[in-house]
Parts: sequence; C-alpha cells; structure tokens
Amino acid sequence: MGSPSPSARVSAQRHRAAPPPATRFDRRLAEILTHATDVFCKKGYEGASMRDLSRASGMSLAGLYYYFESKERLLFLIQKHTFTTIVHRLKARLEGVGDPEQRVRIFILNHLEYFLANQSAMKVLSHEAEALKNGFASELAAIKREYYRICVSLLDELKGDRKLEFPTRIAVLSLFGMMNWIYTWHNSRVDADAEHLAREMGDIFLCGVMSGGKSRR
Amino acid sequence: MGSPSPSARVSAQRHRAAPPPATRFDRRLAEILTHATDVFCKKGYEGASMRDLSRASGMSLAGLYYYFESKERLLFLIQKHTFTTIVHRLKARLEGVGDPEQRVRIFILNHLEYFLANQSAMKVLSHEAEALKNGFASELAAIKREYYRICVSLLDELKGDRKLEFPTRIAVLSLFGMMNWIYTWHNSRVDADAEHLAREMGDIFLCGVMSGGKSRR
Amino acid sequence: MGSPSPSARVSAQRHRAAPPPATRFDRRLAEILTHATDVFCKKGYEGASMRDLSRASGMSLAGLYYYFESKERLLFLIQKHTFTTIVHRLKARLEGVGDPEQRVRIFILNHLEYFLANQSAMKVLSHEAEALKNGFASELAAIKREYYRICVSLLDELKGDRKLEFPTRIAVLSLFGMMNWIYTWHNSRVDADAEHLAREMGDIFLCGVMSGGKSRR
Amino acid sequence: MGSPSPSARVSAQRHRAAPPPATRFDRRLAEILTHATDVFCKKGYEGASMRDLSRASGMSLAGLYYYFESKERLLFLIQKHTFTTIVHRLKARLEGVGDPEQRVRIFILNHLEYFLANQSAMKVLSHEAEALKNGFASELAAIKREYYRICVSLLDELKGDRKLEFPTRIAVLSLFGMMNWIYTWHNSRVDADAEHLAREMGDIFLCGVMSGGKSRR
DNA sequence: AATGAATGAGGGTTCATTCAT
DNA sequence: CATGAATGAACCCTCATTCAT
Repeated sequence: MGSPSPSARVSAQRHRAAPPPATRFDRRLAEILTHATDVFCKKGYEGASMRDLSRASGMSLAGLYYYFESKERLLFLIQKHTFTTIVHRLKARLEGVGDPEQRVRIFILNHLEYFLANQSAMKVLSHEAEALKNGFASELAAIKREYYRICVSLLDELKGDRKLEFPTRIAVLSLFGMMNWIYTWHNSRVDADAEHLAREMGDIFLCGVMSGGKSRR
Repeated sequence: MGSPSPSARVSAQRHRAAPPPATRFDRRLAEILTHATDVFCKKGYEGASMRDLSRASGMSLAGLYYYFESKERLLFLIQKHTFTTIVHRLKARLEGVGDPEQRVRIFILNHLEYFLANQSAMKVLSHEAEALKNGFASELAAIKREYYRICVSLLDELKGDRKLEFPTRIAVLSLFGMMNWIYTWHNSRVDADAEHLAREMGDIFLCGVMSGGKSRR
Repeated sequence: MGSPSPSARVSAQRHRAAPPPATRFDRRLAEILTHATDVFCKKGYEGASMRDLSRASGMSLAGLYYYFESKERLLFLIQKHTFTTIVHRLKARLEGVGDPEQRVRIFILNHLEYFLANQSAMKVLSHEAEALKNGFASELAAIKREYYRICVSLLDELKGDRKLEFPTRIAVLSLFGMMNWIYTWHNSRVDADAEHLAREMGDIFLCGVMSGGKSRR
Repeated sequence: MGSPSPSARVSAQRHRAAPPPATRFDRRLAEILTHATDVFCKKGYEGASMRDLSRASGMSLAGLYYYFESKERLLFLIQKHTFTTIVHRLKARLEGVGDPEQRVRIFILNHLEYFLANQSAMKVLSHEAEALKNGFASELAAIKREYYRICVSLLDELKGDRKLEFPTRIAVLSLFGMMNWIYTWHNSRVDADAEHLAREMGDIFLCGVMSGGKSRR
C-alpha cells in the first residue's frame, strides 16, 4: 500500500490515429512534414538543407515554399504537431484514472510509446529544442511548459497521496532526462518495446522517488 | 543494512586543474578551444561558422587554421579533451573506495561536478555526439564506450553486493539520461550546485535501482 | 607518280554550324560555355576563378552552379564538346575520299580550320589537357584516343599505298605538335589562314614523311 | 648531294655540366629550384602552392622567401636558367660546324637532348610560357626571341645554300611545335632516346622543308 | 499547384605573403 | 639563416529564398 508497486501495469492500448486531414493541401503538407522530419532527424536542423528536403519529399525546391514559408516554420510545425499530439494523447489517457502512481505510469508510458513510435519526430523535438527563435520559440515553449506542468502536478499528487518529500523539479527533470535520452541509444533490434521500457523506467523512477518519504533526511 | 543509504556523502573535493600546457602553441590552442566551445555551445556545431569562432577568439579566420586543420577536428579536440578529462578524474576518485554504493555516488558526483563546472564543454559533448564522422567519430566512440563500461561495472558490483536484479543497460542509460539532460534546464541562479544535485539524483536513481531486489517480480 | 604532290588542294568548304540547341536551358548553357572558354583561354583553368566566369558571362556566381555542378565539369564540357565536334567533322569530310595523301591533307585542314575558327576552345583543349581528373579525364581520354587512332590509320594507309617506312607514332605526334603549337604563336593579323597553313604544314609533313621511303636507311 | 641526307649524324657529345655555384646561398637556391621545377611540372604554376614547394624542398614556407621574393620570380628563375642554358649549349655546339643541314640537325638534337634530360624544366618552360607578367615576361621574351632568331637564321642559311623556297616562319614554328609537344607524350619506357628522336624528327622536318625547292608551286 | 531559373549572402578552406624572433 | 605565427584576400561551392510563369 504505502510501498511502491513498481510492477503495476498500464495497458498500452492503441489510440486510433488522428483522422486524415481534410483538404488536399493539408494532406500534401503532412506528407512533406513526414519526409522533413526524417531528414532533420538524420542531419539535424542546421545540417539539413532545403535541397535535402526537396529531394526527400520528391517536390521541387520552390514547391516546398508553397507549403511552408520558411525552413524555420517547417521545423516549428513538426515540433508543434508532435508536442501537441503527445499532450493530447496524454490527457485522453489520464481521464478517469485516479490512482496517483498509476497516473505517473501512464505519463511515462505515453511518452515512451509515442517516442518509439515516432522516433524521428521525437528526436527532432528533443534535439532541436533550441533551433527555433522568437515567436516560434515562445509558442513552442508554451506547449512545453504545459507538458512540464502536467508532469509536475502528477508528481505533486503522488507526493500528497503518499506523504513524500523529494524535490519535484529535479524529479521531473530527471524523469524527462531518462526518457528523452532514449533517442541517443535505443536500438529496436536490441532494446525492449515501449511497454517494457516504461515499466522499467517507471520502476526505477518511482521506487527512487517514493522511497524518499521514508529513509531520507 | 542492505537498505539504500541515499544520503551517503561523497565529498566534492576540488581537483587541481591540469597544469597549463608547456608550449606557447599549446597554450594558444587551448585558448581558442575554450572560445570555440562557447560558440559551439551557443549556436551548435553546424550553426557555428568558422567566422564566428574567429570573432570569438579574436584571431583571424586564416589564423585558426594554423591551429586546427578543420572545423571538424576542432570539435573533435574539444570533445576528446572533455571526455578524457572526465574519465581521468573519475578513475582518480574511485581509487581506494570500496563500497559499491559509494562508488556509484562518486560516479554521479564526478559527472555532475564536471558538467556544471564545464557546462559549455559538456553540452557540446552531449549535444553534438553525432556531428563527428569516420575516424573522429570512432576514436571518440572508444572513449565513450570506456566510460559507459565503467558505469556498467559499477552497477554490476552494486548488483552483486546487494543481490539486486534490475536491468543494467537500462539503468545505466537512464542514469546518463538524467545527468546529461541537465544542459537543457540547469540554471545556476535557481538550481542547486553539483553536490546537491548529485545527492538528489543519486537518491532517486539508487533507491529506484536498489528497491528492485526486494519488491519486484 | 609516287612522288609527293604537296600542292594538292583540299577545299575548305564551310560546314553549316550545329543547329542551336533546342531548350532554353541548353542555349543558356552554351552561352556560358562560350564565355568560360574565353576566360579559360586567357587565364588558364587554374588561374580563372568562378568569379571571373561569373563576370564574363554576366551571371551571378551562384547562378552558374545552376548550369554546371563544378568548375571541373565546366572545363570537361568545353573540352568534350570541342573534341567531339572536331572528330565529327573530320569523319564527315573523310567520307568518300579515297586517296591516302588527300585524306591526310583533309585531316590537317580540318584540324587547323577548326583550330583557327575556335582558337580559344582549342587552346583550352590543348593547354589544359592535364587539368581534368578521374572520371572526367578518362572520358576525355577516350575521345582523344579515337582521334589519335584515326590519324594513325590515315598514315598507315599512306604508308601501305606508297611503300613508306617512317615511324608512325613519332610522325603522328610530330604532326599534332606542329598543329597544336599554333595556339602559342598564331596571330591572325600576320599569319595566313587555315587553308594556307594547312597546305604549308601539309607540305612539310607529307614531303618529310614520304621522302622517307626512298632516301632513308 | 642536292638531295637531303636525313641520316647525317650529329654526335650527342656530353657537355660538362655547369660548375656548381660558388656560394652556399646559390647552392641552396639551386636545390630549391630543382624541387620547385618538379612541383610546377606536376601541378602547373597556378596549381602549385608555396606550401607544396615548401614540402617538396623540405624548407619552411617562410624560409623560401629568403631565397625568392615571390612565387612568380621563382618561376622566372627556373625558366630563365633553363632557357639560358639551352641557348648557351646550342651556341657551343654550333661553333665550327659549317654545313647548313648539319647545323639544323644540331639545333634539333640540342633541343631534344636537353628536353629529355630536363623534362620537368622544359615542360615548365613550354607549358607556363604565359604565366609570367610584365618585367619577368619581357625579360624572358628576349631570350626566347634570341633562340627563335637563331633557328630562323639556321633555316635561312639552309634555304640560301640549297635554293629552297619554304616559308621560314611557319617552318620554324612547326619545328618548335614538333619538338615542344614532346612533353605531352614522351614516355621513357616506350619512346626512343633523344638521339633517335632527333634523327627522326630531323628527317621529317628536313625532307619536308628541302623537297620544297623542287616540286612546289 | 508547382516549378525552373536565379540570386546575395555566407559556408569552410587555402592562398601568397609578412615579420618578429 | 630560417622559422613559427599570423593575416587579408580570395578560393570553390552551397545556402535559404524569390518570382515569373
């Protein structure tokens, strides 16, 4: 009860994919976005040229500009869509779940599942966090903050529920670190799938965080 | 007592900095390396131009090439020096310490201390891991592997000592994630110093990992 | 009569120039090629900068690269076109001519006529023979070899016809030397036109070569 | 007798090499000149960098400038020395020879012998004729003119002696073409030595030129 | 809806040369 | 006598972007 239950399962139910965009324009745009994501993932935002994107998407250089007004906006759209989606899914999954530990586990699973299912996009999101400037940067920062706040509140719930005392900020950021670092090492031929990883990272993180209430200080 | 002792202290003794390089050439080189590190940190490797480095180091563009044969080699030297130093210091600190938990805590402290004391260099090391190619990449990969192996062996010692069962690979990589992610959030005006961070991350990680032997599966 | 007839005439009929290339792109490309030829002629391949070519052709530096992927390929195209054309014309002129001496005279006239009508291109062809590397070099070498072989076979025909004994290789290469050296001295205000030159060089070369069967050794 | 005697022999007597330069400076300079000649031969004047010369001669970049005030002067010295030497040797060999045909054959032999014995230098002389500017160019042009005039006068003697009528200018320049072109094709493993080549080119050229008096026009 | 053609700015790198030592 | 250190100018080439069509 008071003790962590690291093996608590969170089912990795498949969410239905977002419906295909309505207009021809949006469909074509999404297509290009996908190719661009791969290129940014492979070469980095600065390292990728519009010519690379043109080649990858099979569209002329000038044609790209019909869909995106700039390379920076292209990155922005990728990051925004990725982030928005992950937040959106998280909210849906959290609905109706009351147990604080379970809720944190859902957070972790949601993150890792999306991460592994959309590795390129998530790497671009994680790795190119600083590439955007001014307006783009701040709009994205807002989403990021929301996501961060959700995690904070989940941990605060947990703390309240179990009378724990760990430092929330560091815990949250450590958790993000554990999870986001994945893009540097995950090898789908060697490493476990999202569900396993989520359980294992969840175990480490939750046990770590929850033992704090008892033995520390 | 078998139970983790998260508050175990590891003194953060200052190591004397490496002696200044002997030759004038090496000294000038190191100077440029320092400026370049800052620029790479701020703009990224791809985003930084040799002209930026020239400006930052107060040396003519052509002058830089007297010291470095290419931009890539410049990055290589930065990363190699940083990595070599951190490994070197770690080995010195581990010497004579027998307790497995203590040894892991030393690893964490050493990493974070160096990270915060050399934020730019460590960000360049972490963030630009993929920028190097071929020969440069493989030479650096060798050092990286050594560092990784040390961490693995520390955790294996801990596992053996306490009869634990957590998955080492994921534990190690989670730990690296927690620590390396710092560069994305650490704010010296807000966040604690290396010693505190090391204790807190150590607590989370060690408790997480060490509770595994008892309650899981 | 067995004796050389040095004054044998070869009419220098004008061939209609190749029709202008079909596409806008090709026309623009040819235009640039012409300017580049002049610049390479004046400054040499190494000595000419892309900026020089840009200036000469009235197109921006970057614009040039829309037509040519590299300076080397630019030179290649010039040389290939020049060589291909000269070979092509030669074959057309040789058709239907049976007399061996006449055929050699046609070879010389064809070479000199094209040389003087396209001095820049021919100088670039002669003088920058070593500037191309690898793939470019070998493709051009193939054309060169074909041209060389044609000349060899013409001289061999002559030898067979007149029972001569001169060393073909040296004769051919001497002839090429005589002709190609023109770019170092020909001054259109002082020197004769192609037809005269061809007759005179033809006289020297053919008499030299044909007297061999009788008086030597 | 009135007929050409193409096989007339010209002994290829070895001239003693010029005495070693007196001063240490001059000796070192000559050494560097030799290395530079090879580099210019291999890469061309424009294509060769001072760094290439430095590497080839084993002397520091700055050190070279103690001996030569500029790259251009370096080329000048090479060309001047080469040309001066060949003219000097020619004059010595012509001394005391009266027969016009023999004198022309000496000219050819002298040129080819020096050419093959000093291929690099002669290629640099032939190929980089236009690289020099202004003062350097004109000083070299003077030597060149002298050499050219000698050849003209030799042919005029021959014409007078045998009542020939060929056009001297074209004959001379054709002869130079035949000889100088050698650098583009001579392969010491395949092609004959200077004496043979001189006889064969002499045969072609002299027969060609001498038959002119009888059958032409 | 999409492209071919074009560009100014800037990329990394090398150049011939200098000068204090 | 010779060099290490340094530089401004220039190198070839690619960049993100535009615009008439």
